[in-house]
Amino acid sequence: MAMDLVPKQEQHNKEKQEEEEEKKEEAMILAEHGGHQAFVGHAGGGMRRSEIKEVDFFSTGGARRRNDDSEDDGSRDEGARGRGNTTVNTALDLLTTAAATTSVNGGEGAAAAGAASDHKEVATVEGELRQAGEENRRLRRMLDDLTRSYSALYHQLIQAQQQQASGAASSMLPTTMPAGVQFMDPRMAPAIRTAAPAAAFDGGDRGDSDGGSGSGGEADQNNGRSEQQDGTETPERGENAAAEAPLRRARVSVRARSEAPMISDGCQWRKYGQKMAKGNPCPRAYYRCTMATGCPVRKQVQRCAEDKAVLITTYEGTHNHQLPPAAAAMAKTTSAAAAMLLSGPAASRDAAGALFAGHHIPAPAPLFQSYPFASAAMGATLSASAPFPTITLDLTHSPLPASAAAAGLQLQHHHRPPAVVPAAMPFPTMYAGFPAAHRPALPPLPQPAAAAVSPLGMMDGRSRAALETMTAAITSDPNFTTALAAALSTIIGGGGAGDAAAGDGNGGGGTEPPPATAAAAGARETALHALLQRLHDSRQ
DNA sequence: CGCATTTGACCTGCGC
DNA sequence: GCGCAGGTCAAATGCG
Repeated sequence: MAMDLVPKQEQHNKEKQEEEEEKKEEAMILAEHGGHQAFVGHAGGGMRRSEIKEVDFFSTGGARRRNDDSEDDGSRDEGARGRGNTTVNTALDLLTTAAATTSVNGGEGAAAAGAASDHKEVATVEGELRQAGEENRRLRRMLDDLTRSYSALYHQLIQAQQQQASGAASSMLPTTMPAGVQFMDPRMAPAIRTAAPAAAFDGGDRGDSDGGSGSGGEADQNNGRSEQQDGTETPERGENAAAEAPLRRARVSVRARSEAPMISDGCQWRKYGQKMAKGNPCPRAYYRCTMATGCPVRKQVQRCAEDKAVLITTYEGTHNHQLPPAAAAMAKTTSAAAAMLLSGPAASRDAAGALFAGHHIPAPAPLFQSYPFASAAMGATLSASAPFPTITLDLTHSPLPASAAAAGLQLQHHHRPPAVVPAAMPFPTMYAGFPAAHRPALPPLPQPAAAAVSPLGMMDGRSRAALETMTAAITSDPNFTTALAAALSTIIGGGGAGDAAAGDGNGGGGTEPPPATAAAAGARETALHALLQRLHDSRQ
């Protein structure tokens, strides 16, 4: 019996070894295709990684997402592994012991019966193990197929784009540019290239550069201003200055209906200025985060010129302190959006923002570019109002065409007013929650081509995981959830309460809405996810 | 008195 | 160089 078991254990170990190798291979695949590998904690060099760090200002969420990815790519596979290993190991150990005992005791009847039973159990376990192994391989094949499909599609996109852009668009960045080296603002590139370890948006990072005075703002200059306020300069601040600069300048604008003067996002803010902005009768208020001394995060609050019921809150920078859960949720959401923006293909270097802070900013007409990366689970508007790239999460959406709405899962690419097309285009959510730099540098995509691609249909496991992450981030915040739920209900059911609810949800202002219970949040998340899933399925 | 807000001045970048 | 606009500073003011 022991003789039988030994080879089996060897076999098991061999399988285990194979699984380890498979794990490694999977990691490599992910590294090649998804760019996920350097998500957190990797200190590798190279521009791609640099950018990864740059955008990794929600590392916590990122880490979680990473896990989600694993689970998604092979959740059952992982689970099977775990179960298989544990069970088999235990069984084998026990059997080994039993066998030894049997041998020592000279084969008592009871022991023999037990051994027979154990043998049966081993057989069962082996069967399970084989099944797990097969499933593992099957999942791996699926993953390979997906990655292959993605690569093929990606190359097609590149080719299509190159053909389209061959005539003009000399200003576009090369589509062969590796992910993570394309920036909205060329000035960002140097800073990001020398990026220090990422600053986590929701705590643990070292927000440093302050400045952001709107001037081309070199990091050290910004830092200098920050030092004026802080009075001190820590080495970390100096080191991270370059890394922080782009994050500081990447902006996330949230549009929500609210009567309150300011949405409540869980943070403490101090107003430090107010200014009349051109083209908007409503003043723009400037706030600075006061939850920690020297926190570089600022936000601008302004009412939309077109619709005064819409409050536009623009966040800039990363917190250098821990955040309360509600604020962390918001931070995750906005940082994910900012990450999306920062890693956006070349983007916004030329793409200009028509919509920022609720007013139009006249500027030279840019090339129209659309980018096939995702939006959050809400209308997301990319813009690059000079000199800051900005992404707007619009929670005030009115009903959208079913095809485009996708429950708000569309990315609107607004461009400066002179640009003819204020395109609202559905596009893949597949990268929505991804750490920015881990997405492949998808090329600017001509709109027809973009429209031809089924966004959600392209979703693979990681995309789903990303979506889940975004969903979780959004739904974990009562304010956002309410607004989002309202938006979704408006879109899907044509319900009239959407806007009002959104306004209420976001218009915390002085009166914070009662915190949602975990169960309620979970239910919302589940519902939202089910909805997204349904939309996804319907698109396939 | 301490803290937050207000508000005019100032700085910087950009376009003409 | 000048004017404009965005952004920030800091003294003045208000409030609990």
